[in-house]
Amino acid sequence: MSLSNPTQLAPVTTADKVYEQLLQEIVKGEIAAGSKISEPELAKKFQVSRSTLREALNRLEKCHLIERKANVGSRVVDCSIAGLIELYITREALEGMACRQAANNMTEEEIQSMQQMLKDHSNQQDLKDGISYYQEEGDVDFHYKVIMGSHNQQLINIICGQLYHLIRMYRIQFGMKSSRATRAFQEHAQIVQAIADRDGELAEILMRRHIAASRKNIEQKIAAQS
Amino acid sequence: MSLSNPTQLAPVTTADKVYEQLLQEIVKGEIAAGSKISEPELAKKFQVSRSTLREALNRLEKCHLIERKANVGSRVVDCSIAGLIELYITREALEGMACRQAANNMTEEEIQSMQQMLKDHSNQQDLKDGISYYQEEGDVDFHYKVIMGSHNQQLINIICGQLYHLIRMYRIQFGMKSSRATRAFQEHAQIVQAIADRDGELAEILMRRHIAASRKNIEQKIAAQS
DNA sequence: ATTTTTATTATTGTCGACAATAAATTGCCA
DNA sequence: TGGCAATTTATTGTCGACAATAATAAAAAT
Repeated sequence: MSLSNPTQLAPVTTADKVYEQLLQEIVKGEIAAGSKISEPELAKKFQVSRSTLREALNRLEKCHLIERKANVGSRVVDCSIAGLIELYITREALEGMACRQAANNMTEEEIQSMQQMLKDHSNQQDLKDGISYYQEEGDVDFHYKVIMGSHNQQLINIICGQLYHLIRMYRIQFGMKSSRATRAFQEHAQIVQAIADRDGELAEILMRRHIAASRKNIEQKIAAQS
Repeated sequence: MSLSNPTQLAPVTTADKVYEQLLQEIVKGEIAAGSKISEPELAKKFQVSRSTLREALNRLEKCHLIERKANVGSRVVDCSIAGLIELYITREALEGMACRQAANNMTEEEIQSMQQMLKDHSNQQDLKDGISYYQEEGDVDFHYKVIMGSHNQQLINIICGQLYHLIRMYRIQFGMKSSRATRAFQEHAQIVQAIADRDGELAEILMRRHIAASRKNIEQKIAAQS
């Protein structure tokens, strides 16, 4: 069960495989952000017809990783600071609401599972490599569980289906490793508590603050670089 | 400049035209919600190849109007009450944030234009047919201006590019004509005021209440029907 | 009669080729 | 020599046909 595949569908068709491969390469920057895409070239590279490549490109366009202009071609989206801020603002709105819904709709079992996960992370946090683990997968897992906990298919589709690919792309290409792991962990704990208390209003506020803090952290780090 | 085309791109390719045609037919229910889509049949109907039809289907999938399963086919999404509620909750989150951003980012010219529009609507509201006009286009125009006023491309894409097609579909197929036009108009006026005051926090709260009220109105109306 | 298996049909996925549009190059003229 | 126009080149959009998969119908067996 992965973020890129909330419905848990294994890639079955060849266009699926090409799509997943391209997804990784774009997210990791192996295909440069902002670069033009040559259909014949990529088709040859993957040993597939242009039709199936275009099928894959359509799915990439669906999650806003490439942009197409009629009779001109496709480009990989470019990573701008303004775009990153916009993304986090959108995320704040959507995940905030997802968190509120999670407080209303999660089952007791789901809540317990989330509490258990947090406990596991808390143990790993002492370890040096554990911290890096927490920053990467752990953070993603937590947010993922909250989103799924909303039981709102609309929110789930938008966040997991398109937003998170872009977020991963920015994370990797801007080399963002939050540097506030301990603080973030505490915030996660507060959020879980609010959800367990079925306090949707508070849960939303805390999640929004959590994401806004992350955004501000990035903003000032970037401001310092320039 | 239409909601379905926030980038103001005229349909140029034939797949574009097929897409727009299919979009209308699905939204209006001429192609029944939940029904299976036959690619050969539709291709013959539009006098195009299956390839270009599939291209059009891909765009419909992009705005979540149809769902595809590999090696099985496409279905039009079905309109459930639960789905409608989920949609309004998502809208509350996104348009709420858009409204906050609009208060921060709209130019003075944009704000004046919006105030002028509201004034025009207020005059038309006295007329009998004006009321119906306001309920339809007027409401859409107002929300549209707010969304564009956010100057957040991410929000704009999600709301205008996918959410609003679904909303229109539900509006038409469930026969929703809000029956609270006067009240809604007052709420619009309050929101514009908050934006003009550059009070993002208030603007978001008011927009969220506005949409939540609309949702609750629908919920109780549906509850009364059953 | 019911269920399982097999064969048939229909639908979707993939391919290579052609047509239409945009970009690049070349040639022409002021 | 610089800028504009025509031609060439390359890329995208569209098409029809074939292959692979799933749904359906028919046949056989229990």
